[in-house]
Amino acid sequence: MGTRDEKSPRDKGRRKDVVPCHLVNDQGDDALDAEERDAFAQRLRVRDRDREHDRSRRSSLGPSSSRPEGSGSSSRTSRSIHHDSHQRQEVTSDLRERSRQEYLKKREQSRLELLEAQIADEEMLFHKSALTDTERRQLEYQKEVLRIAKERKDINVDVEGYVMPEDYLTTKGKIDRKRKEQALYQRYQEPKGSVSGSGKDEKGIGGNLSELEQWEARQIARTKVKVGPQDKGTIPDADAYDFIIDETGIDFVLESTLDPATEADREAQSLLDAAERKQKSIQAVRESLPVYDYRDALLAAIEDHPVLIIEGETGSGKTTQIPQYLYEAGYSKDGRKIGCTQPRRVAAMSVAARVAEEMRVHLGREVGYSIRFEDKTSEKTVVKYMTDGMLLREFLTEPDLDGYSCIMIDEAHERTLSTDILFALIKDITRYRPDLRVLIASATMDAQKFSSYFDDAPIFKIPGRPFPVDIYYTLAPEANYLQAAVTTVLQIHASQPTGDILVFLTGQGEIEQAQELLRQARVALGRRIKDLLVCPIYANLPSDLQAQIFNPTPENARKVVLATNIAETSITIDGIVYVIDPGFQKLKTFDPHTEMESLVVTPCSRNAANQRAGRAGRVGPGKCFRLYTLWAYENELEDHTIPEIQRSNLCMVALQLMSLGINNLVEFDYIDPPSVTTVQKAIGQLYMLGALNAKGEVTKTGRRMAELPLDPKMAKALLASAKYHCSDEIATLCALLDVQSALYYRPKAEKLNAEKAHQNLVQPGGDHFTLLHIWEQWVQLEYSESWCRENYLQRRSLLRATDIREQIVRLLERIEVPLESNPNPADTSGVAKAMLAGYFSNVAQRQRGEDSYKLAKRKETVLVHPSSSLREAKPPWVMYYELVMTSEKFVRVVMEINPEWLIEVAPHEFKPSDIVDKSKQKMPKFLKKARELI
DNA sequence: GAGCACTGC
Repeated sequence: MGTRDEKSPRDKGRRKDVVPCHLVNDQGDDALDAEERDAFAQRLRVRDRDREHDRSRRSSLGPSSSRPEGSGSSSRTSRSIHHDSHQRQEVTSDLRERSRQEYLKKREQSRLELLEAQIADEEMLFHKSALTDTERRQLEYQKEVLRIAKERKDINVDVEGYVMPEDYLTTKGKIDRKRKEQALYQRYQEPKGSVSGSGKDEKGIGGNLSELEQWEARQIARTKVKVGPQDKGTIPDADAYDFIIDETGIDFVLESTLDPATEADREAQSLLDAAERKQKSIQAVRESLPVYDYRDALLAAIEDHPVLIIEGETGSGKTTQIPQYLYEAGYSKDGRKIGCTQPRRVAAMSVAARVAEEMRVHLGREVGYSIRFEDKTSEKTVVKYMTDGMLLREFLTEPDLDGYSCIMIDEAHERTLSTDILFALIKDITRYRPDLRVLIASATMDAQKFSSYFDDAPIFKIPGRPFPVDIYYTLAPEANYLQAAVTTVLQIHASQPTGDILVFLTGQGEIEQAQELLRQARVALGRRIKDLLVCPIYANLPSDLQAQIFNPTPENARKVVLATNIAETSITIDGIVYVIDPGFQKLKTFDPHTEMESLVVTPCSRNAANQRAGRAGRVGPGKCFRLYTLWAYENELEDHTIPEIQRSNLCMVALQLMSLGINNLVEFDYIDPPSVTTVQKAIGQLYMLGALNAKGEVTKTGRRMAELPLDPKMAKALLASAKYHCSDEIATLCALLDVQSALYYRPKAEKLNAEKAHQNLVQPGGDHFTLLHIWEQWVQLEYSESWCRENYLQRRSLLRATDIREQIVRLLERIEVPLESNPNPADTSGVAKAMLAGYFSNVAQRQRGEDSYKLAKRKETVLVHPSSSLREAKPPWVMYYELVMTSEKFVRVVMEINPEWLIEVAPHEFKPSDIVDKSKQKMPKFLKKARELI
């Protein structure tokens, strides 16, 4: 498993002096700890094996459950944990339990509908005659399960007879305030299916998907559609494609009504025909892709070279076709998989769906995908798409990737943090696994760099088929690019033929400004111009507003999409003919010296500029207007955006790598190495958190922390929560802090209302407790959409937090922490101490007579961010979640603490002399005098 | 009294 033993080939890099001497302190008996750590790893192995058995049993019975939170084993375990802490549970309100029940009820409903849809799907796509005996049996089984479940459920649907009205008294005779409030809040509840009238059946599957799932479904639909229309003009038998659409025409219905006796047969036959035609058209599309002509040459090259760089533009078909070629060539014969990584979840899902369709198999069987919160694979899976982060996680359990015969790293040019780490790990593996085939797929500009990194691996070029894009530059630099962009929009609108416009701006603020400018211009120009439909798109925009960019452009109007760089890679908008590129983007940077993150507007790279221009050539020839000069493009822009690994805090990555037995992180074989300071800071932090011992070895604590998909500070807080019996609250905080930045929604136009609503959510003690309060409301009001809207909270973020929380709660068992709620909710010090156990280095003390704070460990002055509820209260000591540099150095998400807790939770870092209340010390007279003079 | 681009586990 994760921890490699002394024989590991990577141990050659083991260094003794990774931890700076001044950090060395007594962390207990290292040998004993190492023993415990290995014992822990052993237990994980056993549990993983059990789970694997469990999974195989489940998947052989029925459809694999993508989110197993309600499945037998995990809920059983959490129940027993509840039982252990029975005493404490009694004291806490039963509310949490009730919400959980309600949640499970909802979940059950959605599972049922999913099963129903799956059955319908199966019957439609693979009509009975096309099924094998086993598959037929399975289908029957599923149907039976559905029938029984429905029957059972119907018993509860309409309760007849007398029902005791609920009161608000608890078992102890006190008024349950929360329950009462819940009754008051009833109006917030979503209209149920039955309210709308004709019953729950009409809802269909869409009705029960979460907003997040719907969004992902829409995204998938977009990506899938792309393949069709784009190729339509270029392939000879594009007509075959139209034929399917005609298939739903009225002829079919008429004919079948004429002869009702054979209706079923006819239907079966026509479905079969349709499937056949579809298969033929799929084949035609496959053969029309540029990569098809290179199939044999490509396979030969892969055979000959363990590492191959594949250079191909989008639309060449490399992502969908190459794994299929490998499968056809027998790379999965020995039971090993073909893996393909993607930087984004939506891409992994949609590509897998497409490939399953092309290979005519069920998604999740031979072809599957694996992303966070969702593993749609089975033992049968031989072609597996996944996110790059997921493969990185797999390394922890399978460090030699033994289950794979071939790995393709797709979109390598995007250089995500995970991709970069994967490069190094995979390069290492190829040394002792000569049978493993590695493919690095990238856009044109970067292939050479990858080749030299992988010991001059050959480059295989596949031409793309993008439409030509004419590029225009300004003659002189533009002083105000926002104004220039707006002017260009109007210019295009007035002078160019139809086609939508895409403008790249840096953020929400700019987009809102541009929206306003365009509105004003439209008013000023009046009827002289045709209508202009302005659509903003950025990640933090609520989903329903995001969806608007996909609405078709009305006649006599032109759509203008104002986008951040979300439109550069993540979202593809059809119909874009013109791109306006001011040449800027916001980029996150990390300063290892101050451990501060900041988001700065920087000129984008030539790479990014070309990517942006390419967005104009997806449906036909396009035009790109760059709001800078050709000279600037050639001389001022960087070649590439600085890779993420050089702009990130590497604390989490460092723990992951060290858990793999890679101890010398400074000399690790990065394709672009991060700064030595960043690596040292990361290691130093891990040491302070107790994840490493004085020898720089991973401790048992560290090994447990590495299992969590959390920042090490957060992971440590979660481990510490066991001591304070509040893992429940800390798990919630893990989830909410993760989405915290996209939680509050504040559009410019409704600024005051939004702020007022956010103010109403504030709780005493600090922002963390406000977050916990938001979570309670969210669960109590059953994930209400209207409640989110009224409180200007992003439902998408809360849904994501719900997923994260579920995952964390599941992992608690794995890291051997019992799930417990704070036994005394009135006393929040346990929650605070647990958080402090991870965030003790994020502590600041108020400076006497000032509004500002001084960091406890560094002589640095910071301010509490104005969005914090403690901005006014200004307590003497605070703990913060993050430190950001914007117009000032701000600490964000702040909690009031008692400095004495520091000595309790981090005695190795804080001594009593560190926490003396300086504001109560007398100021020497001469200093006082001096101050007055200034 | 500020202003959060985008991913991922």
